[in-house]
Amino acid sequence: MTARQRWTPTPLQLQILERLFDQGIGTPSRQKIKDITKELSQHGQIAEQNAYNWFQNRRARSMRKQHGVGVGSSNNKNGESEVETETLNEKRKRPDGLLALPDGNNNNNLIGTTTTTSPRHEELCFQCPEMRSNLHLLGVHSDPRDEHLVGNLGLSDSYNLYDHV
Amino acid sequence: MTARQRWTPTPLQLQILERLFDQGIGTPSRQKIKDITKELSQHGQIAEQNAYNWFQNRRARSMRKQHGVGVGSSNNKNGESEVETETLNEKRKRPDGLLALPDGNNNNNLIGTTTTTSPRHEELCFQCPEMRSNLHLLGVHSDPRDEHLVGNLGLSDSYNLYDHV
DNA sequence: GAAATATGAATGAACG
DNA sequence: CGTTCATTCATATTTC
Repeated sequence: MTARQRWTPTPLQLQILERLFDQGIGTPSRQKIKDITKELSQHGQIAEQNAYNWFQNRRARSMRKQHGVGVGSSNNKNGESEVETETLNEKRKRPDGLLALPDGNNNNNLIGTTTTTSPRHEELCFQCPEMRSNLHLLGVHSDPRDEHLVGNLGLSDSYNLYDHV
Repeated sequence: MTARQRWTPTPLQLQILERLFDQGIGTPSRQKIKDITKELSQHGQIAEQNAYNWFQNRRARSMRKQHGVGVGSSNNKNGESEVETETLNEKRKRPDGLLALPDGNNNNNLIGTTTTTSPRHEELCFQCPEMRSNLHLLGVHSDPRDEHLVGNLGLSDSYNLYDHV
C-alpha cells in the first residue's frame, strides 16, 4: 500500500487556503471549514480534518515569533503582528538563480531496491496548468447538517458569516 | 554566495549538541534552545532554528531506530548501539485509514500531450511527489498573495465579509 | 561523477 | 491554541 498517508495540498488548494487565511482572521468556524473543504475537494483530495489542521498550523506558525523558536523563521523578535502581514516572510525560498534544475528524474523511490538507472532523463512531467481556477461560487448552501466528520473540533460557531451579510 | 544553504554543524557544535541530547533533554524548552544557541554561536554560525531542528531530528531518529520501520521488506538495519534508554515511551500511534485516499485520481498523466481537451485540468498533475520537487525547484510555488494570480479564485462574497475594507 | 546515504529543514497531524 | 511527534523533502556528504 503505497498510498499517501499524509495529505499534501495541491498548489491550487494551497493557494485557496492561503487566500482564505489571509482574509480570515482566526480559526474558521466549523461551517466554514466544511465549506472550504467542499470547495477544495474540487481541486484535490482533502478532508475537513485536513483543512482544519492546516489552519491551525498556519496560525500557530504565524504566531511563532516571540514565543519560541518553534518551527519556521530564524528568529523574529519584532512585536509586529504578523498574523495578517506575514506576506513579507518567505518560507519556501529557493536559492538564487540556481534553479537550472537537471532534467527531471521522475523517480525518487528510495526504498526500491531495483537499480532504476534509466539513462533517459528527459523531463516530461511538466504540464503546469494555469493557476487560474474556475473556482466560482462557493456553495452557499444553507444546509446546517451537522456531520461529525472530524468530531468536535472545538470550533466556535460564533460568527457565522452567512448570517452576517 | 553558494554559501551554506543548509546549516552544517561544526564538529564542535555537534559535540555539544550530542552531549546535551545525551543528558536527557528530550524536549528542550525554548529558553534552553536559546541558551544552547548562544553557546553554539561561539563555535560557529548557528540559529535557534537550527538547534531546534537538530534536536527534533535527533529525537526522531533515535525513536526510529528503536522501533524499526519495517518498510516493505525486512530491511532491518539494526545494530546501532547509540540509542540509549532515553525515552522509549510509547510511540504515538496514528490509526490510518481515515484519510486513505482512493488512487483513482493519482494516475496523473504527466505528458499531457494527449488529446484530452478537457476544459478543467487545474489540478490534474499535482499529486505526485516527484512533481512537487520539480515545481519547487522551478519556483512555481504559487505566490500566496498574488492578487492577479488568484484573481477569480472565487472567494465568494460570503467570505469576503472578512475583508473589512 | 553518479548513486547511496546522512541529515537539516518543512509541514501535516496529534496531544495537552 | 501552543507544543510536539512523525513523515517527507532537499541537500550536503560519502561512497563507489
